[in-house]
Amino acid sequence: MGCRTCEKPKVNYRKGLWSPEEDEKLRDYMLKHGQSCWSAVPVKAGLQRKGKSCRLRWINYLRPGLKRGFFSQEEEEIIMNLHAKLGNKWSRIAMHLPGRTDNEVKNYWNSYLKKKVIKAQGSDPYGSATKSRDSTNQSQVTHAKTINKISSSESMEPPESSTTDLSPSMVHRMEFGSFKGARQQHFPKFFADWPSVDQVIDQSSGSFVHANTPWNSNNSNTDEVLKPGSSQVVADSKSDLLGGYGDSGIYGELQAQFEPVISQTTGDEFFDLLSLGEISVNLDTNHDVLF
DNA sequence: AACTCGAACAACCGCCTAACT
DNA sequence: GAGTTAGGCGGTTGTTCGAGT
Repeated sequence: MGCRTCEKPKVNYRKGLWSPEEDEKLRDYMLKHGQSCWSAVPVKAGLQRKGKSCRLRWINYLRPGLKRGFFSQEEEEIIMNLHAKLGNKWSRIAMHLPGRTDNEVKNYWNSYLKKKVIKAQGSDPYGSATKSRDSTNQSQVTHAKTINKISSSESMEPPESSTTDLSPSMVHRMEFGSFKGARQQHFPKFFADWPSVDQVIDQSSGSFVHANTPWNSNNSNTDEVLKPGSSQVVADSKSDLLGGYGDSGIYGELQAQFEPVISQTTGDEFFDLLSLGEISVNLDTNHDVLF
């Protein structure tokens, strides 16, 4: 994997949270050039970050197709079952959860599921997923409060008072979807540019469908491509644009959807295409998918 | 109002593996 | 085959928040 083409100057690497500007630069670069040599990305994208950091940011937060927010009960069960079988193989577990990253699964496990399992141990270790979701509900109530608080303003614009009160990182969180609770209902504009996984996966039929998106406007039918659950992992191709999402099947399909457009347009055109608001027209705010 | 504490999660670090010279 | 480097993965830490006192 040695990449001799990646001559990189010594840089004072930035650390910590990513600013919106940095995210924009990285996303812009990735959309135009796709995934290639990570160590070259920060230089070419004009970022003072390590390639590794860029990779992580892209994979965990910026790449298309990411699902954020609450884990469904089904997802919880999948995680618990797979963890029982695989242990802390987060990337492998995440493969079975389209739109989830290993980091997200790991965090969810460490912050919540582990305790739940420990608590349940002695009675019904992993079968407890269908048990009471008390703590979950409590957590969700807490989140719901936050959501209500924020949605009371019922605007994508942050309240004026908060705009001035918020720290840069806070503003960043609200804008980029990591603000606790708020992200459940207020899709950051940034991610709203992307099609929803729910547009791709028909939740009622549980089948993979062609998204009715600008790059697929001729294909608004609901052709089944793959089935939900673990069987979704049907493709094994590595995706360039989607940052290795090929592992998760659905993203191989997504890539297949993207590729014709990518090949027909320049990077700028592709970028502009994705910025069209109509992509998110059908976005159901109950769906916790951010694009 | 101020402080403390636990939860949540973003990001970094270190190790391992694979690709390349 | 050995050395180097990038990418991937899992563990851990740091930051920020809301809730409780």
